[in-house]
Amino acid sequence: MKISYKGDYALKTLLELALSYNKGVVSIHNLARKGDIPVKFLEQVLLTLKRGGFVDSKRGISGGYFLTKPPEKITVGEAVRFIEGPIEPLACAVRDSYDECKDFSGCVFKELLDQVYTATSLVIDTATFAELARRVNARQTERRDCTYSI
Amino acid sequence: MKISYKGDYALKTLLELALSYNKGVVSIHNLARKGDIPVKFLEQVLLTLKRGGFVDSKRGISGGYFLTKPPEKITVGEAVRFIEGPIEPLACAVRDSYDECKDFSGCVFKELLDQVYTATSLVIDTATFAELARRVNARQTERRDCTYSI
DNA sequence: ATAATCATGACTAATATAATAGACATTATA
DNA sequence: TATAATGTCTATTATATTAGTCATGATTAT
Repeated sequence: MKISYKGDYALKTLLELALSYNKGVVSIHNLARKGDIPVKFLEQVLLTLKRGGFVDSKRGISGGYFLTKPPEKITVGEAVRFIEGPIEPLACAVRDSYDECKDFSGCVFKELLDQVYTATSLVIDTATFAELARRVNARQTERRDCTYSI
Repeated sequence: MKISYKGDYALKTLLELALSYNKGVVSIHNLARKGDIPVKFLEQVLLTLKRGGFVDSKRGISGGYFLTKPPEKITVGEAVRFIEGPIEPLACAVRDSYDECKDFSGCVFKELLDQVYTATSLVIDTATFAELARRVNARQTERRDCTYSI
């Protein structure tokens, strides 16, 4: 699995919206500023997330984006898979396409990379944005000297 | 982690050489045929592996490639890291560069993706080519109706 | 009305990936 | 020692992906 900028931006944005869940909409502009993301690129990411059913928007002045589901019901895995596509390390190891490949040496690598896939899935499919938001809040009250920039 | 064609070819080739360890050299042509790899591309991969110290070669007629170390001493992780570069899912999560990023939301993702990295490493760094070769041999004696093609 | 906001498609530049082409070097062996 | 089979090396090409930018249109709170 590799996270592209698009995926990184999507994750950051979903987390930001999770932090604002039930507190009204957040404008693209604010999301871009918070995440240090180019506005026009973020527009694309948000439209993708909207088509994926992760977020919805309110148009016009005082419009913005919001999560369609409570953060407890959105996992990092869902988001990553939706944005990045299949996360299997090898194309031929993608689930439900096993029969295709009859290569001996391929098979032993597929076994191995399937273990990688399983271990990865365990981590990202059990992490929800609610939990991530909780951690962020915990840290902010701790008041570490962190600023908001990459 | 994502395995490119180059990485895939490198892994296949190292496994093939592991199967022939202590049985003389294997020519590029044979390696290409066995792995269904474009010959000229495989040349590059082999040169890379040679520069990385994984294989060595004998030139001239009846020349070819061979492993420089016993397959027990070569892990899949070493090979993947050498060919593909850092396998961390996020560039900013690469080990020893933690201090750089002070982004809050980034931090919680880094924690998570570090778990992915650790789980992945556990799998690929403990798998040796000797073990993979053993499995291939075990299957070939089982005589499943597998042919050598992707 | 109008300003702020979301919506969309076309376009571009940079980079990485996957492969191809061709000249050159080495060496077993007939 | 000629030669054919092999490895070595550099350069080039084609394609895909990534990370954006640009221009324009649609919606709506005020």
